[in-house]
Amino acid sequence: MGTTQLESVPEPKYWHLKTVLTEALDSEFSVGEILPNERDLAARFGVARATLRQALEQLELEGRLQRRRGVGTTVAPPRMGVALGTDQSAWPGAPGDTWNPVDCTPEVPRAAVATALETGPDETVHTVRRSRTVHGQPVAAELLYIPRVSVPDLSGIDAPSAAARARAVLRELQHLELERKESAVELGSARADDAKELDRLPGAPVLVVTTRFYARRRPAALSVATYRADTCRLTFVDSGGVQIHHDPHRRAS
Amino acid sequence: MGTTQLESVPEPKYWHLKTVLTEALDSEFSVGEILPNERDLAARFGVARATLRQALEQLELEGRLQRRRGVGTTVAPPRMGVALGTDQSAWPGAPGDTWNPVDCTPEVPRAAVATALETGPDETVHTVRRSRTVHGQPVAAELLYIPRVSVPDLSGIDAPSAAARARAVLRELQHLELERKESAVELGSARADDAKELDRLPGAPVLVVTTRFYARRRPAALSVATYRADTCRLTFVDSGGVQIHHDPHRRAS
DNA sequence: AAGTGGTCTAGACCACCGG
DNA sequence: CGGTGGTCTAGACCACTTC
Repeated sequence: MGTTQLESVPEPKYWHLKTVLTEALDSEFSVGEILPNERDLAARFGVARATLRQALEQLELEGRLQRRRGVGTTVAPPRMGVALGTDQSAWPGAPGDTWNPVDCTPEVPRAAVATALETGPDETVHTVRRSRTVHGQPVAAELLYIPRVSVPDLSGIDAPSAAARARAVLRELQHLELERKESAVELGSARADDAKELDRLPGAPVLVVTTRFYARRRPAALSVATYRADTCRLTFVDSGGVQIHHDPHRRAS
Repeated sequence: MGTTQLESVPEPKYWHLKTVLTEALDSEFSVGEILPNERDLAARFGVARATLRQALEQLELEGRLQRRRGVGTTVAPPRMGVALGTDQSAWPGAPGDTWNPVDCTPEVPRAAVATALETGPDETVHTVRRSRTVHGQPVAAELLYIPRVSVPDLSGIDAPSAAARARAVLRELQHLELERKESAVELGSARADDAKELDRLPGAPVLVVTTRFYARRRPAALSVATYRADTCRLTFVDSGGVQIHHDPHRRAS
C-alpha cells in the first residue's frame, strides 16, 4: 500500500527533521537570517523540543546553523577555508604567519607534551599562547611549547609585556633551521579556556591540529591548535615537489 | 561591594560528570573493558539517564568510549594515526595506496562536484567507490570522481566485475602526470550509506577530506573521503619522515 | 522583563545483540 | 528472551542577551 515509509527502516524523527530543515535552509532562508525559536519550531513539526534540538545540533555540527543563547538560531555562512601549512618550511611566527601572540610563560607541560618534545618530565618549556582570527572572527586558539634548548639566546627576557615576550621567543626560533614537521588532525571538544577564546560554549566541537617541528634532528617545538569545527574548513596545499607559487594576489611589502 | 565575583558558576552536571568519568577511565579502566550500563551509571551518579548520556556522547566524540547498541559501552583504544598524503605526488590507486576499490559507475555528479571538476552540468564522470581499513577495521569511505577526459583510453570498458572496473580506471589515471593536489578537512556527519560502510549509525561524526588533483593545469579528479572521527587521527608527514605515535591519553593499569 | 537557547528530569518505547 | 544503547516525550528551571 502506501510505500511512503516505515516499510522496514523507521527513520528516526530527528533524522527526517534534519533533512526537511536542510532543504528549507537551502531554499527558503538566506545567510544570517534567524529561524523561529525552538519551541515554535518544535510545535510546528509536532515533536518535542528535545527532538527538534537533536536535529538542530547536527545541523550546527555541519556548519549550517549557528545558535547563541539569549539570541536565537541563525543560518550560518559557508565554512571559511583556513590554510594550514601554506609554507611547508616555516616556523611559527615567520613572516606571513597569521597568528597573534598573546602570552608566554614558562611551564612544565603535561606528560604527553614532554614526551613528544623529548624533554625531561619536570623541565619547564616556553608556553606561548596565540590566537588566530579571520575576518575579525576568532577561529583558533593555540598552545605552542618550545623547549629552552630551541631558543638558547634568550637569557635576559626582561618582558615589556606578555605579547612582546611571546614575540621574542618566536623571533629567536627563526634562527634554527627547520627540517620538517609532522601534523595530525583530530576531533575534540573545547576545553573551558579555549571555548572562551573561541566564543563558544565548553565542549563545542573543535578540530585539534597537533604539529611537531624538527630541527637538528630533534623536536624543536610542538603546537596544539584548536580550530572551531563549526566554522572552519582546514585547507592544505601540497605541491608535488614543484614550486607553484604563482600567486596572482601577491602583496608587495 | 563584595561584588567581586560570582561565587557560584554552576558547572553543568554533564560537564562535571565528563571530568569524573575521564579520570576514572584514566585510572580504573583498561582498553576494551565494558562500563556499567547507562541506567546503572546514571543511578550511581544520581542524575537522569539523559544527563549521563550527554557526558558519554562527548567522551565518545573525543574517542575515549565506544558505544554499541545491544552490546554496551566499552573503553576505546587510543585513536589510530591514519596517514594522508604520505606520498605527495601520487594518484589514488598508485602503488602503496591503502584503499580498496569497491565499485565504479558512470554518474552525473552533484553540482558542487561538477563545478570543482570544471565539467559540464550534465556530464557523466567515473564515480569510484573505495573503502579503507586499518587493522581490519573500516576507517573511511571514499567517492572518487574522475572526468572522462582524465582517462581517455578507456573506451571498451568490458567489465569483469565492479571492483575490476574501478581498478581499470585508477590504472588509467596513472598515465597522467600529477601536478599538485589541494586538500581540505572539515567536520561532517555520516550519510546513511557511509555510516553503513563505517559500521556506525547515520549522523555519526566524520572527518571529511576533500582532495582535488590537478594535471595538465586542470582538475583531473576529485576525492571525497569520510573518516570515522571517533577512531581516526589524520596525520600529515612532510618528505617521507617516519611518523611517531603520539599517545594523547595516559593509561595506568 | 521578556525571550532565547542550555540544562535537567523521570518516565516510555523501540531496535539491536547476545545467549 | 533479557539486556543494551537509541529515540522520544512533556514538562521544568537556569543563564544569557536584548530591550
